Amino acid sequence: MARKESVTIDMILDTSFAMMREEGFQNITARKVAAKVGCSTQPIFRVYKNMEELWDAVYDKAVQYFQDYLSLFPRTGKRPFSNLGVAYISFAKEEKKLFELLFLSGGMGKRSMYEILNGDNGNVVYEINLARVQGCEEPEDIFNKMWIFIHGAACLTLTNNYDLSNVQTLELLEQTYDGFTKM
Amino acid sequence: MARKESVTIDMILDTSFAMMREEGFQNITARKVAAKVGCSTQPIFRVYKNMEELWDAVYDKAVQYFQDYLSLFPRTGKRPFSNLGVAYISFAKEEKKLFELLFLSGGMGKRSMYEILNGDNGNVVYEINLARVQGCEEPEDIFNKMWIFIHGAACLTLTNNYDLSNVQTLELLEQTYDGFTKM
DNA sequence: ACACAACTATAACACTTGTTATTTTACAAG
DNA sequence: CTTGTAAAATAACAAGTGTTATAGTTGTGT
Repeated sequence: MARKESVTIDMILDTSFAMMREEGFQNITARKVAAKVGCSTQPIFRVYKNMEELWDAVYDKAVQYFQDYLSLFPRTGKRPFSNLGVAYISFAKEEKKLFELLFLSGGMGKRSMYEILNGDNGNVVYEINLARVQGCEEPEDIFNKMWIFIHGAACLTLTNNYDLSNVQTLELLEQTYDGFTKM
Repeated sequence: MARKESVTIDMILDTSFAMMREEGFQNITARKVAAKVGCSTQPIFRVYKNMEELWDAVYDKAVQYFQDYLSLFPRTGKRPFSNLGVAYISFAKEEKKLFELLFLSGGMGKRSMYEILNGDNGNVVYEINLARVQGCEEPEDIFNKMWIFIHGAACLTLTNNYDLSNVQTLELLEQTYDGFTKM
């Protein structure tokens, strides 16, 4: 009874997300997305009410992508917070634009840093419990300090002021954890 | 022999810098600056070849502003790096847009983080020597770690994930320094 | 007083943005 | 095959950008 759709919502969202990873937020414009998808701007506004709705969808996809990244990241460290930290810093290094979107652009983020980080798996809660089990007396306090350090390393990677391998980072974080707990 | 200028370079630069502090980089457009100065866009292009030259001037002014901020900041701590750190974090809290410009937007910055930080006073060199004098064995290494922590706290303030007073920050940094040196 | 040159304002150009109106296209039911 | 309808393409609008061309204004040396 009608024409068959040739541009799906996935084509638009996936393309937008790919552009987000590579070129950052400011390049996700209606015409640029359309050009990359290979269509006019019209299908975008059929699927999304306006560009803001598309941006929100890209943001949500970025959150999911980050949480999957965390889940799949190899856990080689033994100390609390170290695996989470190495994964976070590695994410900042390999996905600079996504990191910026999720953890640095205060305006955009609908979800708090803690919410994104903790995720469905309760990553933060898990690590804090791990610390408590290992005899850490004030694990929340240690987490706060560790997170300042971890976030600092992640942010420094964005401006090329931190460049350690994951192995080196792990060692650094475990040293730092020991320093904080003996403090 | 000719008309007297009614719009000076200082009026343009000072207005642009004020807009940078309040509204951020993306709002320093020719027309917006002109409107705030109370003139047309023409005087801007008399004084600056193009907008990029104005942006560069604003950036340079921001560097100077930051270094003055550091110089004038009260030094109440005794440990190495703590005064520098408190001032840096305080700057991030009170001058979010400038902090972003100088230390977070990798693209724009012509000068490295170390260059800006060290400045004409040799702030970093001074602190490292202070640490050495106080018996710290590897002061450069401690500085690197401290700076990760300090930069982390500063970046967390931008997204409202860190909100301590300067006094509390000083205590935290001195604790952290002790932790790192005993590590 | 006049003329010249520097400064400023106005207007325009070319481009990009989000969004919408209009037209064309394609597909499936009758 | 015709027809209706949804999808897509084209084109346009309004707003905003840097930049420049043109015109007007103003102050000073002659």
